[in-house]
Amino acid sequence: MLKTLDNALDLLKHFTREKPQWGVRELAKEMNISHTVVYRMLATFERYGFVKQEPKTKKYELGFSFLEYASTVKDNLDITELIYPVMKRVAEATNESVFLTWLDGLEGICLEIAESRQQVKYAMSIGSRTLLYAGASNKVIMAYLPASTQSAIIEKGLRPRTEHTIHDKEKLLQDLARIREDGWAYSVGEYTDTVFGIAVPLFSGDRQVVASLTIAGPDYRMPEQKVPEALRELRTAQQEVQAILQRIF
Amino acid sequence: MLKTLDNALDLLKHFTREKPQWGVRELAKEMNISHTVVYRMLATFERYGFVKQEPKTKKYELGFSFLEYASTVKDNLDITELIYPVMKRVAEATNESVFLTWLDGLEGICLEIAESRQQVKYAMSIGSRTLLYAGASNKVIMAYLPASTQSAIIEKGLRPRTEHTIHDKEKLLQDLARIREDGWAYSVGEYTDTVFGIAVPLFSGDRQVVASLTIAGPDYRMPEQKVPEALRELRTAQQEVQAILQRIF
DNA sequence: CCTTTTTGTTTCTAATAGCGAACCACTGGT
DNA sequence: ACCAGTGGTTCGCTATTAGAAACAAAAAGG
Repeated sequence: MLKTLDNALDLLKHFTREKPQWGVRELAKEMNISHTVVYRMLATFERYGFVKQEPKTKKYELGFSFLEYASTVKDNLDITELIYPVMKRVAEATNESVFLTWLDGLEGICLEIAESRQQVKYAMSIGSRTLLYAGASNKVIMAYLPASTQSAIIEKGLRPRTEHTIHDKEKLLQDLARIREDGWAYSVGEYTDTVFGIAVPLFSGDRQVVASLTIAGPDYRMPEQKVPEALRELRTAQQEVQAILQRIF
Repeated sequence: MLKTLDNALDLLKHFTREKPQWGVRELAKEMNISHTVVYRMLATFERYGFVKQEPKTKKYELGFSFLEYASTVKDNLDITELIYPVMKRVAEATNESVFLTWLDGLEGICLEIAESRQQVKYAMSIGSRTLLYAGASNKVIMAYLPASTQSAIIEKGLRPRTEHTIHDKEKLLQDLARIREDGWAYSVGEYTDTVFGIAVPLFSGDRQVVASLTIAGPDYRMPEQKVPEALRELRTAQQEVQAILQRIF
């Protein structure tokens, strides 16, 4: 492990949506290190376009290089390209947005979004990480993970995101067991308030969960009696995507 | 400047669309450094999700963290969000794709794409960098740059991308002068073969070029007599976007 | 099936490269 | 005119890194 690189990558973490701009000394104070070091790291990052300095304020912010790398990442996963058309079709048929959530370690990552015509802005954006114990899109993945992995996730702590998040260990495990029986998940307001989710799992060639496909939107647009129809749509999509996935993995 | 970090960022450059996967020793040979060093860099990157190791092949590839950072980059530039609706409208009116190209140093960067219904795949994807001396979208930016900057771009070399790329210095400067007079640019097959482009410049509050707005597509769909109509559409979009830009910068 | 080669990973020590106090030049507020 | 703040620079001491050699494990080849 390289300490210099480690520090540098740690520095990047401080550039967030909430605080996208940092002065050299300001960031140094935040990180409890010398401003000289911060300056050197930023200067090096800048040569590669990972950060750039606003000429006016002299403050630094993330650079465009991330867009380049992100696009080659998405290219590697040509998955997205193959799956997107299917997602789009479901989005149009149900008039709700469809999400592809990928499993990455003990978290989920939103890899692709097919927006419905009636666009509503979610907290979710491509690349955002999610906790696996809350919300249909995540729980449906967690439900099919080996018990040991489930425990690991639970051990990391079940901090409720909303008042509907299941934060009791036993209740959660029961819920997961039921999801596994049903083969799909339905939740309302667990991850984001007033947002429903209907999700099905996706498996790799060797029967491991790798992702989930989710229909989500404002809860008032999906009363319980409309769920079966949406689920049917999702199920056929699941099979198509599954076929694509088998071919790759 | 930090050498360790410099080396590490240089390493990332080797993960391209064409070669997205690297073994440790393989990459070390390519970079002419010890495989031990490469291993350490990759291991450190992996802790932050910038690369990940495929368990089967043990080879490394770019990780999802880039998606996260890319999304916060795009968030900072809330520009995209404000401009996209306008682009989409033009795309639907003209039935061609619309591109937003941003100026970054001596290069252009494709920041946003509004696809037309009749989707054709381009070499262009969000985040991809372009040379400023070829193609309407780029030349219209270069035309409004100060002469010194233009020279700098020319000095870096005018390597033709297609047989229609202008590679003569004098011819290029003449062309740019004319574009500046007209206030817009039209080109066919300069950047990508058989692809036309109609572009207008976008200025910041202090009258500096910062970007361009472009309609592009297969050349057979845009005979010269159809250009004026497309241009009119683009012009009104230009004014709207300009208004948005003034408000920000 | 055993050998040979090649893989990712670990360990060690010389020597390079990074840290941080003190420094400068500049800006903006008082 | 001042002072407190900024970003950027210098330089010596020291901690960190590079790289040869060794490692286990897994392919490749006979």
